[in-house]
Amino acid sequence: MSDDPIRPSDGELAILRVLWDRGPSTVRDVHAALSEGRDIGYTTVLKLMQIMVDKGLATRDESARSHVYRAAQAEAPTQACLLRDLLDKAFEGSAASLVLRALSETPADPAELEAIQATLDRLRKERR
Amino acid sequence: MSDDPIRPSDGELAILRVLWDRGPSTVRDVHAALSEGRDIGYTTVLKLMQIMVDKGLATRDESARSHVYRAAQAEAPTQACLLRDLLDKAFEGSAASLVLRALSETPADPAELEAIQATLDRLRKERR
DNA sequence: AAAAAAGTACGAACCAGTTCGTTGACAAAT
DNA sequence: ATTTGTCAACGAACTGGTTCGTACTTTTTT
Repeated sequence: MSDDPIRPSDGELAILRVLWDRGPSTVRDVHAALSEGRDIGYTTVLKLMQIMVDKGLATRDESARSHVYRAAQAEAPTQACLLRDLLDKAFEGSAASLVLRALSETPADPAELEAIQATLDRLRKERR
Repeated sequence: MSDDPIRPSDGELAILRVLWDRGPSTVRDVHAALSEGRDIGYTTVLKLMQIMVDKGLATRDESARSHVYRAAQAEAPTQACLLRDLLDKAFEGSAASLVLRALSETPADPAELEAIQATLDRLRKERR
């Protein structure tokens, strides 16, 4: 039952981002979105999306001629999965040191700091 | 002059971790360390470390018969580099959302939370 | 009806990273 | 002196991911 999220490759992640953003989309849609940022062929995107269905990263509705693809897993658990991977590979599994690194290496915006503070407070409460 | 850290691959990162941990080491040392965790051939490690020298991820002292390798970049900037990469690929560049995800998805230990709180306070002060 | 456009499927090439066997140099042990 | 062990170097195979050309099918346009 425990359906662990599958870790997407870079290309797959780029496509997932579009699907999360736009919702169910055709290859054409996704290709258009990705083309904004870089040169990429239509069939490249198509192939990638087909592979994603095979892997279980996406599902598709084939009832229309233009198949409609959906992300098979939500953004949050996917991010968590990628984060855990980096955690294990580069931070000896310590989330705190990852967070510290992230905080001290990136310019922080006050509103964001507040959001983090709120989460921190919440976690402290839950601890008791 | 700004010598941006090079992003290591997974295998390279595993080796860097050993070098950061143990300090300057021979291939034999690194191989021994990695063998603790998983099966890996000696020449595999050797080859990887040679490649790392080519790429500038490591340096080596060839004066002795057993060459001695050193990490060419420190741990912190390398972590920052990997973090930035993930940030761009999976969090639309928002460090805050990465931090939030990391905090809410991993069991937090009170001491770690305090460390994070301290950094947060420091950042807030610097803001002014 | 024919031509053009839009779509899927699929194989092939290619790239980076990983893995390891083999070779040859040198050193240590017998 | 010979054998045995340790080391670096290198090439080759393999893997996962990416990219795209080509072929084929179904619509849409003319």
